Amino acid sequence: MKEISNAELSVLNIIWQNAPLGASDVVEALASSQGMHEKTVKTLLNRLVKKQALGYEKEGRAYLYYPLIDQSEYQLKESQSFVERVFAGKVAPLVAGFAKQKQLSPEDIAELKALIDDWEEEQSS
Amino acid sequence: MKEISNAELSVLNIIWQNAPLGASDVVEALASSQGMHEKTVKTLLNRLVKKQALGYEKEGRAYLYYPLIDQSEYQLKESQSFVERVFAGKVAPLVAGFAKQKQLSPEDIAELKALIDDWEEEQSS
DNA sequence: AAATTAAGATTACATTTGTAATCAAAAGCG
DNA sequence: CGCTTTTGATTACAAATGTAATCTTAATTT
Repeated sequence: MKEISNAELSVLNIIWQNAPLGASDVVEALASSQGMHEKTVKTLLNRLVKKQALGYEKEGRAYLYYPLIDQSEYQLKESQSFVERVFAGKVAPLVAGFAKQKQLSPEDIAELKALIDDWEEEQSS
Repeated sequence: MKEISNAELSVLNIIWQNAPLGASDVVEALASSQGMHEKTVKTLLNRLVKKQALGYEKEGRAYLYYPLIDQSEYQLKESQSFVERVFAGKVAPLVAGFAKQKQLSPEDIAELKALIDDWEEEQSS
């Protein structure tokens, strides 16, 4: 699959949240949240279709777009390549950075603890 | 500061590990590890200097390059923007992905536990 | 000293990306 | 039924990126 650019990801994120969506909905969302021009959003939708990241079905004259790739899979693959590139493959230092900046919320901590518990149980079993 | 591209980051990573380095050392490292052509590496070094990510001092006819930006700072900023773009700002789901794929090492877990302990202590104090 | 080599500087070039504008066709309005 | 608006398709275009090749100058080799 072709790479998905940052601008394209903005579009994809909207659609992952509320698929299926008409172009106008995506336009509206990105216009308000990021001041993105309608034409720009249309271009990005087109590119995502070409990259087979989005599919659509006609709803009258307009299209309804839906994702063709799974968000979790995408997130995982991107995370791996990011951690590989930036942290030489080590996850903990990434989290440590957030911790140092005090950007971990109680929810984050709770989730991390749960993860660790699961992991340890997995190990002992 | 201008953005640093992926290819450029490969160069920067080498230099962060062993600064200062001559171009030939970087070339050698990247040629073997990524099959990157000498000319390509030279171009990247140049671009990094132009972007003020690298500085250098002459050592005879050649240059010795050293980083002008701090790796930790870079990592933190990139992490934040990555997590923002891909995970809507939440760190835990990223770690969860690694956990599910069983890509957390005992060291990762140990570090994460230490982070959490620190965080909790910070909170109670 | 002439020829070869090595280092950095400059130039090249296709592709991707961000950001739109223009075009064509269909749908709705007056 | 023409005119306007809307929607997707096509075209545009500069900047960034990956990947080198060429040029210039200084050093090294023979």
